[in-house]
Amino acid sequence: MVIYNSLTRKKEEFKPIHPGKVGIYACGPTVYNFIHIGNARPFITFDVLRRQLEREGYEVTFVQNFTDIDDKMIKGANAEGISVRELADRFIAEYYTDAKALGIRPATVHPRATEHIPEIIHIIQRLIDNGHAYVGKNGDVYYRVSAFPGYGKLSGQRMEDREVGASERLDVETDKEDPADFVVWKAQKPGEPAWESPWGMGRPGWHIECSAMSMKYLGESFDIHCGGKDLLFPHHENEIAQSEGATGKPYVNYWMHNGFINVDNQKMSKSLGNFFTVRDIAKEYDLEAVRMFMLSAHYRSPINFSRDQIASANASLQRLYTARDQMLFLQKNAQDRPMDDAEKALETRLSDYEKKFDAAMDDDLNTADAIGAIFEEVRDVNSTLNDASSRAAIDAALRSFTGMTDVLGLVQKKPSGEDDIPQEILQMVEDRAQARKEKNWKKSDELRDAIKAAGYILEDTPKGQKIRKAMN
RNA sequence: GGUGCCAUGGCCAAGUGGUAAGGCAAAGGUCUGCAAAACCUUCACUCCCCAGUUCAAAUCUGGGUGGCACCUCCA
Repeated sequence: MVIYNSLTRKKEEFKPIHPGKVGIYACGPTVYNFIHIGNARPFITFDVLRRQLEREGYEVTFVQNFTDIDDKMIKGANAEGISVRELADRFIAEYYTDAKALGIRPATVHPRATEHIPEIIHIIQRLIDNGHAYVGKNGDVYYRVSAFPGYGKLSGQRMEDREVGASERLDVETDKEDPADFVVWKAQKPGEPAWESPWGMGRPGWHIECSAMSMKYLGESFDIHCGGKDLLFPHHENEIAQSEGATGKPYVNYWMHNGFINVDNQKMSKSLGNFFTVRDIAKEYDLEAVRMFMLSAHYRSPINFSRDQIASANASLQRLYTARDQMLFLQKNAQDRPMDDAEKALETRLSDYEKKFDAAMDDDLNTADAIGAIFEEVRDVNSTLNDASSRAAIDAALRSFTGMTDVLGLVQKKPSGEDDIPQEILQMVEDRAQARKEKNWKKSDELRDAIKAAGYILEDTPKGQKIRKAMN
């Protein structure tokens, strides 16, 4: 697998530290609110990365944290008059709800920052001991950027070129040795949650959490670290500084960063107020359409969000569902005989589509190209298979199709069997069949419209009428 | 000021030297009682502009124009 590595700024062949195993750390949400669809992009992207690596036979340890203590958490908890812990618990639960609907599998481990305070303190102590951090007068602990020569290697930011902006001015109150130094431990302020530490009561800085939790579960050096592009600086740069400053070992071999989701070509962000939560979109669309939308472009490109785009993605998804359901339907009535020549030719083509798919996925997760291969296969299968096809051919097509869609986490809903259809709808279908037999077209049309209005789609198939639930 | 990214048909989008995937939308057709689905056909002699390199460029180089992001919490 080839991965574009933000650290080296080029595509590289992926080589795991431990043969056959991959350790991945993905920066997770700060759980002070519902996730918005911009948050959803990395979760979906790197869920696909994990699935593809597993398809290639790797044993993947996937760690995604919850940031459950920081300024936003404290502010949010105060606003609602609940504890930080309660706020965190609530939105962690909401995260899982949204993630499931988006087809995102739970990580191997979902560590919470507040449950790793000892690990965080341990790293800070190591940094202080070896001169990479120092304690300020009021009990804040700062990272000493000047003591880490590699600072800036990820972001390409040289300290002297940085814009002298708000942050420096705001920092005049602190007792940092250098404006570039950043806080790894914040001394407690009145009313804030705090933990005991060798430097007094306080709480961890944001960057140190990820260093501590990633190394705890993946080791001091691990394979892949991912997150949104905006985390490159300062978050990931600081993680490298902290981790390598503490251990003296390379922290991460491959850094992957996804591009943004824009609205009207502008970054979606809470501060601009132009964001959509996943929960909002779920009211209008099946969230699998959101997943389709995200995967229809390369993960590093910016994409523009709009309802039209989601609707378009939903329409393409429907094509895949229809294709799958048709294959399942044919499978039930398939002929038990060996494949004929035309079917053998199809089998060869199936394997070609899969090769194209895998090559695309292998090339830095080119999901857009990979999806193209699936659609090519769908058209081929639709025009080749029919109710006279052999079971072997239908099975092969279905296997090939689901093999690819499973990697993308698409077309994951079970086919709507008759079990899922309410009895009254089934009765209407039956009544309609009867009406048609009696040539009672008026009644037939009325029933057809009623079925449609109830959210179900009637389809003619080679074997008769079929009913299924409409997706949207 | 520093750093980086992008510009492909009505919309989205892949394609990084060999003659423009795929999806959505649209139009015509086959099938069909109507519809739905499916299939067939049509839909970029052209990839922001200009110059250059090359037998060959959407793809490389230089210049220009336009757009975006990071350098501050942010996926």
